[in-house]
Amino acid sequence: MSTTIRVLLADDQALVRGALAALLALESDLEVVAEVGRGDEVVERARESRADVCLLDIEMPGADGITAAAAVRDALPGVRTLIVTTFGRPGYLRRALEGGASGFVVKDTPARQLAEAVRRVHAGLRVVDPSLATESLVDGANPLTEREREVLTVALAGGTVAAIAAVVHLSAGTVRNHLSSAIGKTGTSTRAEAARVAQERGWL
Amino acid sequence: MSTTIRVLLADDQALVRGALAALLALESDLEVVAEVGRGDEVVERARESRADVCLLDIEMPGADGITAAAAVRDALPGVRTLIVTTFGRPGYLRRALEGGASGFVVKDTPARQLAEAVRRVHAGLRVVDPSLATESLVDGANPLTEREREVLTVALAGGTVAAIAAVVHLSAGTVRNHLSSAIGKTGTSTRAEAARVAQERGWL
DNA sequence: CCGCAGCCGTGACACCTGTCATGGTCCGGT
DNA sequence: ACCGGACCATGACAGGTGTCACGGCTGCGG
Repeated sequence: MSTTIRVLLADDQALVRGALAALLALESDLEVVAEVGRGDEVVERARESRADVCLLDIEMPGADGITAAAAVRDALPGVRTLIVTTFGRPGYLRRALEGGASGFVVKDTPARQLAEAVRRVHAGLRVVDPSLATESLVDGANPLTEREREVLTVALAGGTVAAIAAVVHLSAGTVRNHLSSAIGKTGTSTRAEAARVAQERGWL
Repeated sequence: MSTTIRVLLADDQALVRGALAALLALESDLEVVAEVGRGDEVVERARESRADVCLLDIEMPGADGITAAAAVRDALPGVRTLIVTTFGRPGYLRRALEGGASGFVVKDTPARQLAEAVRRVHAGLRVVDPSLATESLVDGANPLTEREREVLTVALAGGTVAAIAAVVHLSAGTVRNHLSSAIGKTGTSTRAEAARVAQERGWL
């Protein structure tokens, strides 16, 4: 048991990564032992740097923070993960916790609280931003079915039904049915709106 | 002429704001004298804190970084502004420089270079991320007309033509004409796609 | 076995969209 | 005065879109 907590930083923006490192360096009991810019390098670097806690952003190339957290849980059981992201997407929170993350913090929180969150996570506690916890319960689970998610994700690009159908290897009519169902579940009236709403709620 | 450069930080995410402050505090010749979370508070706080350089994020409530930079130029002629944002949108760069910003840096750049950029801007030089400069010249100016921009911005939400027409106080037919024109200029085939592309290029 | 839910597909229908032609107004430049 | 360009509007048309009804398929639990 070392007296300092070894932290791994994962964020695709080098500037924020360096800035967070500078911020955590102010705390005497924390030590940033690795910095990563891609989600698929987290496990490897966490192992070789013997990190205790992984600070993961959600938006990253290679693999997003949620799948990275799941990978860490499977490969390195003793290591805790703390998701830190830009805005509170309820679906993200739910999936993150199911995927094995120990904490979920928004970038809106005061800087001082980050170090405290790291300590709590390292102690084995769950840290969840209170502003998100309630919001997440209100929205509940993702009502979208697997295919609806897939179709909606492609629909985000904005192409026509025929284009979507070609990508997902389905009939154009079936795509329209899935889209119609998704539109109903999101309470919208066009597929562009449905895709946007679903994206906002973290249903994709 | 004080020996230290007085810096104002503007970013809506408290965590990055604090982290950037910690990062800049490592430099002995820089001093963070103010932190702001909204774009419309920049001028006021810059004046009362007698800042030399304003570090502005683009996405902020109240007013975005570009209009904030323009406001600073008009109200406080001696103060330099440096835009720092997530990803390089060519249109943003152009508008930022036209609006009076002295520099444009991406959050992807190494952390060490930020302090150097602040010094350069303070010295009266223009700092532009080299990866964006070329890209910006390739794309050229924004081909969209004023109304097309307005209509496309509303179309981003994904509503129907009638809904858009109601918001911008135009006839539904006129809205369709503007959308059609924008679709042509973006080389797309649906308004959702056009809105997405225009957004990516910073044309909105 | 049966019912049920999710998935895939077809067909039909009303409506919305994207495109084009046409015509009008209001500028700013020649 | 003339022209060009941006703006607004209307009408018409082909094609895309959203909705619904229907059928068939699979897998799961009663």
